[in-house]
Amino acid sequence: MTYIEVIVPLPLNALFTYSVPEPLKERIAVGSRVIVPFGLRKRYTAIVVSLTAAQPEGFTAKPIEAVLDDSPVLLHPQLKFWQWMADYYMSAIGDVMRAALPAGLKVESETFLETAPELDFEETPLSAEEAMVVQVLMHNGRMMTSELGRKAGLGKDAERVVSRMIERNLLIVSEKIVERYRTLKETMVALPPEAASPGWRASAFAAVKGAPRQENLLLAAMQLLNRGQEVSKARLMDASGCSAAIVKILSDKGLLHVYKKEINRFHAAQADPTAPLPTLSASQAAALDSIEEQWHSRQLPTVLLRGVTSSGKTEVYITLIDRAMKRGEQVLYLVPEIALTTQLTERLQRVFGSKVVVYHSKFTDNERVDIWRRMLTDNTPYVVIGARSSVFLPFHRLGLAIIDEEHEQSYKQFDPAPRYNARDSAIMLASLHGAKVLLGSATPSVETFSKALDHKYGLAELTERYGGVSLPHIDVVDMTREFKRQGGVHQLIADDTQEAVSTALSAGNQAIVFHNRRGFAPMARCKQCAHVAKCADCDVSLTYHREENRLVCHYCGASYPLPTTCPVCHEPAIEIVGYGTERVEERVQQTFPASRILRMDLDSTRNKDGYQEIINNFSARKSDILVGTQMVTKGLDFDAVSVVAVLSADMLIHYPDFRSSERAFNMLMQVAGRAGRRDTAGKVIVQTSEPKHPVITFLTSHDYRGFFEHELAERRRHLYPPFTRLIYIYLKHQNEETVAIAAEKFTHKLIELLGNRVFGPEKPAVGRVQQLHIRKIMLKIETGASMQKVKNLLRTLQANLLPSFKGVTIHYDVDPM
DNA sequence: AGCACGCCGACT
DNA sequence: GTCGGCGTGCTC
Repeated sequence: MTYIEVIVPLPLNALFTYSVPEPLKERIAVGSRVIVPFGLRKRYTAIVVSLTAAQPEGFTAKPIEAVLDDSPVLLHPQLKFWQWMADYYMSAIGDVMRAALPAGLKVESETFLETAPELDFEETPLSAEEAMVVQVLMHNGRMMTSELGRKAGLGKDAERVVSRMIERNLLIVSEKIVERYRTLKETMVALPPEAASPGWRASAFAAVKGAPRQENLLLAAMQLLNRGQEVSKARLMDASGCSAAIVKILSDKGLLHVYKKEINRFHAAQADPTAPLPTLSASQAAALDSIEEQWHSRQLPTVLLRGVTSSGKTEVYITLIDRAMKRGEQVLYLVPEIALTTQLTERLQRVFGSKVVVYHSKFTDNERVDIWRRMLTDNTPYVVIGARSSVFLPFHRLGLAIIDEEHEQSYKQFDPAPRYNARDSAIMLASLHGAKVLLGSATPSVETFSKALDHKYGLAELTERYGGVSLPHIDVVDMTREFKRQGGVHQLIADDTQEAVSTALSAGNQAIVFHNRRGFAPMARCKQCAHVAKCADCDVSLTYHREENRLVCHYCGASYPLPTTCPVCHEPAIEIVGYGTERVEERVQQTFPASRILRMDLDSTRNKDGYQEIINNFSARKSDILVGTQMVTKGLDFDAVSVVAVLSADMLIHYPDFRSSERAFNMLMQVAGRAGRRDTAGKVIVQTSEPKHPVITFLTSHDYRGFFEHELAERRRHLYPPFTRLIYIYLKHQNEETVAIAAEKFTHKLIELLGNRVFGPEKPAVGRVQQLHIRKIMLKIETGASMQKVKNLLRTLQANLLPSFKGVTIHYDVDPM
């Protein structure tokens, strides 16, 4: 008998053993998908991890039900990569599987109800509700409980009524495997086979005589199609300017052959490359040589390219991608945000044509499956440009991984598990493939840059802006002084800022106003009793969104109507406090009444093309001022922007987190980089009440190195990365006291084992999310100590201690950001 | 994560 | 007395 160990897509940290019925045996391999029964009724798609002949002890293995593929859906070394990730980030291997495989590759069973077939319902006494259920089921066939409940008008009693009926054998439960993936069919048009015969054309035109639209369509079809060729109906309609009705007429007349064809959703850019490889400047060429020399001669597989904003890192990337592909290798090009991909994708497609594959979370699941499948079968060189999750794609032979903006926080997944960092994971993936890694950033993370200085990573630098554009001038407005000067009145937009924007606008340029908080106002407060509106499920104050006129929780997304009177003191004294982008937009409009304003934040870019639309409109200069959150800082090039205003740097600096300085500095450097492109040196205005803060002083002198040294000293003093590695331990429970006691106990035990490496427990800034109270314990493990030992210790402790705190859940955040 | 089993309070 | 609430433990 053959047995297999499989991964099940559940948050379970174990493999499960199944037996393989003889006929299925030969189709099984490591990395195949199989359908397994799990528990009393569920079935899941599982991934085969190993095959063995040894019968398991202690339980009887169930047989698998089906093998889904003739060849594995995972390629070496993906399973190893999954296992590394589960181990390193202390998450269940099942969670890794869930994150890695597109949903369309994970079939799952759903529970259906039907009436018992042998039963004569005329003879069976039924309550009114039961009779309704039977009638609905007889009429519509089998369905899920929820649907049945709805159709039978049972409301929340559905579960109860149904389970009674199941017990009495009136209903039977069946499981149906649900395949999520749907192939896409496209309507195609070709000329009919008889079009080959002489004289067909003439007779065809005769058949449409007197019908100009039909004639147009026929003509277009003939121009587009030679014999045996096909074109999509959409494209034909587009080319001819005819509607579907005309296509139908010609099809009915037998002049066009119209049919459906299954297509892979993966739309490779059809076009061949139109642009040559970039010509490198002297400094770019030098950086490129240096990178390759460090990879090959100095045996440093990971190299950091530090290049100031607009120093032309992309040209270096493109050249390296080209070289890798010419060696027959595949390339992974990671970018932090989908938002960044459009401009970049177009640029890469101009050089590499259809050899560019794009993958990110805004794709539908079917599209992702198509890409996955194509990658399984295609082992030719191509470059995948994608966000975080593209580290999971099945590469045949990865030769190069480029991680652009490597310092970006969005590479780290926070929720749900696995809480992985795509940058570090890509480095591991590359090493499993024996591939090279290039990290790129204008402001490398402190961890990465210190590794480069320690010669763990290679280092190459681009210190001049491409084409000699000078760095923007950065002005600081001291808001404390302004406050006094204005006689104790807080201004959102200081006079200097206003003037700079005015100057830019009257010179025909554009301006960006950066404010890192969305919504209209971050707080709704009672003037009378100072009561602040909070989320019912989370420990945060609610943000007022004026467009919907509602209060919204930015943690769980819940929304509430704006109360007219205070719920505590019942006075009609609710006021809206503070500024979000919506309110900033309003204020900017008041300040510059003649200007056209666009706003870009999570709310204004929610629909599919929202983001692109705003970018397009702003670059086409259909608007003068762009107000936005950090979204506006990401790698966008606007030629006419001469001023960038940061309304509150304080908000960035005072985030309660050891990384706040670094984050603030990076973000401000990036915003500053938006100002002044080709011919003009731009201007940046930073409003802050702490002009002497190191983040601000190093920013004004564009001094990354200085900031790095300063920050590194801070990190050394407070034992933060890169001098330690962090693990956050989160405990959660509905009851605050329970979680507090559990956290105390955990911390106590940890201190016994790890001494002064343990900090906490503390109630996090947001102490309750979605009805669960949270406690956080921090571990600082000195660099060089065995993380493996610490993790094993944590696992043992969890196994020994957690069962005594019923209902308390625990999760870990390794290398938090 | 489901899902079934099992042990205590509000009703016929 | 029963129903059904949710806490507890298992899934090859």
